[in-house]
Amino acid sequence: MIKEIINSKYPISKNSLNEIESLVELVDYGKGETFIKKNRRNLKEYFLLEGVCKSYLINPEGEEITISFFNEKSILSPYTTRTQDEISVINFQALTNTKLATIDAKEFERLMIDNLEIRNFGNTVLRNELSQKVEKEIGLASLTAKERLLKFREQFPMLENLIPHTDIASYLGITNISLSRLRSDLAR
Amino acid sequence: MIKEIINSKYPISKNSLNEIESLVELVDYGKGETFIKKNRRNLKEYFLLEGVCKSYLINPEGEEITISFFNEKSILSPYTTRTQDEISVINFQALTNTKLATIDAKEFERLMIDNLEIRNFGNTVLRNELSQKVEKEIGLASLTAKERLLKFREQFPMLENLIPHTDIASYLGITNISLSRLRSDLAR
DNA sequence: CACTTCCATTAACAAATGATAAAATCGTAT
DNA sequence: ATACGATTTTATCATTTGTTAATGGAAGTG
Repeated sequence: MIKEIINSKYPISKNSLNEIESLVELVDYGKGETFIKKNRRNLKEYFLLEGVCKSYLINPEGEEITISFFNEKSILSPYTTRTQDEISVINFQALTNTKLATIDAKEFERLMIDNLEIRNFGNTVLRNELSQKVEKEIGLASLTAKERLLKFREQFPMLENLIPHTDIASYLGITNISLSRLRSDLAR
Repeated sequence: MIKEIINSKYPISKNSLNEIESLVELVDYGKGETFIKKNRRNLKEYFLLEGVCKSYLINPEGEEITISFFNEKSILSPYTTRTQDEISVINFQALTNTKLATIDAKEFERLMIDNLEIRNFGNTVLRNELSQKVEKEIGLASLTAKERLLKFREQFPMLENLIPHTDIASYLGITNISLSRLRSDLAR
């Protein structure tokens, strides 16, 4: 399962794969559980085996802002990009019941240093993280809300019927009322 | 000069600094020059010593979308985050005459592998890149255009009188006409 | 079953932003 | 100084999005 996820990003040899798999631990989280908390210590990398997650922040008005969604069989944002001095700078929540594989981030860093394949894999994940952000940024800056919704549907086909629309609305940068309007608009 | 820039992000020892400085080459680019071109080979890391730059992309409508601005004495987006298979995925342009220090990206990667301080420095730059994107994303998703303009002014105090407003407007996700309205609004 | 709570939808109005066109301003070259 | 071209501002109208409030439905609870 992890093999499948890794190979979908950057294929690596059987050996390298074994190095990673020897470090893996499995964890389950229930629907609604926030398993990476902002301002709390966290030292893990995550593979999302089953279920759906989001990352989010609280804005100055106290509202939850969805930053990203994560589909089944994907990799959550790399440790380096969401952690400062071993303290998380963002929240991750299970939107459904989930199964995750975790690796100690320091041990994975060591693997990246020692093993070129794993390093390339890690850097690919990193770059993908960035380019997704750039793409979302471009969307927010230059698409209408309707276009952003259509793009969201392509990227996360099942989510609209699975999770609260409030989460989707804040991801799209609109109110949930606007989202509802767009939905009925697109339905006819 | 490079010392100053590095230490402002993540202070490192004299030794590590020398390792970096031994690899540096200086380059100048004139106002308007696009010195990293999308779909072109690029293998460098960049320190911006003097002048101002932007990164940008062309959207499907053929319009330039400004992704980020870079102030004097800062570090441009790390190689890994803007490059795939040694080919750039984004453009960088000098908005004024600029002086840059460059390092071969592969050699810098080697330094990161061999030297813990430099690795920490590199990862800090990477994380900063990400968190700036997240912050901008939140801004686009949950602030009004007027609030985004005010934030832009805090972050880039001189830019509004220095570069074409079209560049700023696309960065803020509005038309240049809206930008003009907001300017006159805020002026009274 | 009645009741609550949470979400999603709808309506009506206000505010913000976009599109188009026309005027004003600025910098630069002649 | 003048003229040109590019940029910025202003004006007008259309569209999109936000705000507030009311309504309806689904799921869970006593």
